Amino acid sequence: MRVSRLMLITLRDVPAEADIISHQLLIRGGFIKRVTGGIYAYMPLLWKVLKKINLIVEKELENKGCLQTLLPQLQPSEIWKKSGRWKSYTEGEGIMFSLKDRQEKELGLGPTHEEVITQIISQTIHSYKQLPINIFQIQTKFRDEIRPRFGLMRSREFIMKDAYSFHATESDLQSTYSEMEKAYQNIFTKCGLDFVCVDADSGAIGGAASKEFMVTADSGEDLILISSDGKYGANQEKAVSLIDEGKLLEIKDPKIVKTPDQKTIKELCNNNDFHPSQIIKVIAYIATCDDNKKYPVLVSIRGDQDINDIKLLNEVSKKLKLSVLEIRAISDEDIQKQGITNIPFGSIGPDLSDNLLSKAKEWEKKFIRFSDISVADIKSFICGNNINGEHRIFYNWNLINTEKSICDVRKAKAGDRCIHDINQKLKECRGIEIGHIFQLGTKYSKSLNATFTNDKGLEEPFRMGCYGIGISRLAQAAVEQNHDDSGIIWPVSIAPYEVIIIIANIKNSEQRCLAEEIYEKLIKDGVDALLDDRDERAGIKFKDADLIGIPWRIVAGREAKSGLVELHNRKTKVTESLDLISVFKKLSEEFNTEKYKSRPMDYRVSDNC
RNA sequence: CGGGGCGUGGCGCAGCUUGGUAGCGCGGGUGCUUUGGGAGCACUAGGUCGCAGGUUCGAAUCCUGUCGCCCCGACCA
Repeated sequence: MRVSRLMLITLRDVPAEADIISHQLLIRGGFIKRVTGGIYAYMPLLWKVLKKINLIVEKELENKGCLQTLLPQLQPSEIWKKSGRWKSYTEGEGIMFSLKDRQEKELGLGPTHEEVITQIISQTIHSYKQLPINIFQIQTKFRDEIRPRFGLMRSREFIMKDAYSFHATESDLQSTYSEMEKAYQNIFTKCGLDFVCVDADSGAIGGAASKEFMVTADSGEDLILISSDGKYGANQEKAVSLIDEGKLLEIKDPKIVKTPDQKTIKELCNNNDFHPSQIIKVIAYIATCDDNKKYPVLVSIRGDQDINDIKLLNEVSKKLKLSVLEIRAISDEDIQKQGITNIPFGSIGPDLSDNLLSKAKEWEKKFIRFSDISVADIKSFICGNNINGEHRIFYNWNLINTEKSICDVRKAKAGDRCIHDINQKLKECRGIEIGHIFQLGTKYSKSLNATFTNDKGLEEPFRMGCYGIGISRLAQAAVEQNHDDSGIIWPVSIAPYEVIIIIANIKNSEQRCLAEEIYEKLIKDGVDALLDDRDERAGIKFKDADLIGIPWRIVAGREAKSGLVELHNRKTKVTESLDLISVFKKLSEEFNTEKYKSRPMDYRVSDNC
């Protein structure tokens, strides 16, 4: 391609709409153009990048026996009603765009395709002999994000690769799940990204196991915890860790201490020479479930630790066998609304009486009680006495008459010891989620009544997995991770072009001829080359080449008359003056290294074999 | 939805406090000079000042409403 025909419009000023560097660079380089809030046009340069990512993805998935398809974006409401997601996805803070056609039929614009694919598979696959099936598409997805931001990172229309697998057995699902994990490792490695694979909460989509692939970047929206040896990684929502013993409280005769106006752990410690780890902190939550009821929840945890709301939500959901829509700490305002006034905030103990809830207007009248593992085995502790301004000291669980229900609801944090090796500590970093794999189990097949006949002749629901990659987000994440003051530095495998040849002065025929010769040869050799043939000053061409991040630059300039050109590496900034033979030799060596193997071009070659 | 900010040529911004009919830089066009890191000079085109009301002799500027965008939070297969 010639730059004179590339529609290359670069901006010198940082656009006001963009906040993070990758978003700014994509706009300045002319890769994306905003059409309206959270909706972007992928301009020709970015489309080339996206196609290269797609090729890498398609090839790796094909290697795993995955079939490619293209499913409709407009979907009937019925299947979403069957799976039970229509209401929560379209009402309130739901993310699905929905509409009615002229027949008043309700339709949704697909944010994901579990329903559609499950219906199709259930209509076409009937026997265990036809399983497993692993099928994927690369499609535009729609989500009415509450707050779109950061360009392609969180947009309302975006490109995603989503795959769905169907199995006769749990173990077959698990084997595909781990094959997909490997495929994802290959894909992201080939895209030239620095990433980690971490344990994740499966969230609203449901299911058992789930892992996220995160591109590490300070601007990432997720907090992840990783062990120093790299063997353990998890989203903070899911992370587990070991905590230290804390400062043990001696065992003495239990007694009650007056603690007037001491409501926080800090105030208690400052006034009484306690250590936070000696105190059992009890927090009251209110959980709203999909049966439209509100359940009060009481959680006990060691005073120096924090509660992980996601873990808590999952525990409540498990215990009630209901889906929890929202969970949050009870506020003064809440209890006033309920007409309850006597909850002794600051002095609550694990055995706070259910009687306090008897007057509640909307809430259930009984606390659901949990105790975090951190308090399970404390032999002597301090806790609230359920009366304002009073705490109990030197107490133990035998003296507290209540249900314990031990579970892990503690928020793991940087500095905690790791569960796989107590000598390793967790450190935290931020990540951009570019891939997520799930073992769904039978959640969708059951609700959509998708069954097959097993080898005993009995009908049973499919075991399902689903696997996503945010293609357009990945492209931006690559920029977030690969740039310098001058612009983008694309990894070779996904760069819009691999080499740019600059004619320093278009009016100089020696330079022009030399550049044309190189360009033709590279194109013939299958290199994705760009020729900057514009009648512009050399400086402009250099700036543009740096900004749009082409990995290699060849300049036909001053030394053209002696047959020499300049070869420059965008990333290392190394520049060499070489004759044509040496340039081709050097480039082919470079492209034959590992980097070359990940070039999409290479896939086309191997396809023909 | 809560909090904050902003809407003025294609892009980045000033002007608004104190009303008098719009300006700067970049970008575009033409010409001359320049020619390896976003050139110089001259000329030139391009704006119902987001939109709708209101106040006023007169509104980009003041008032009311409305729409849109950006940031923080809640939320997030």
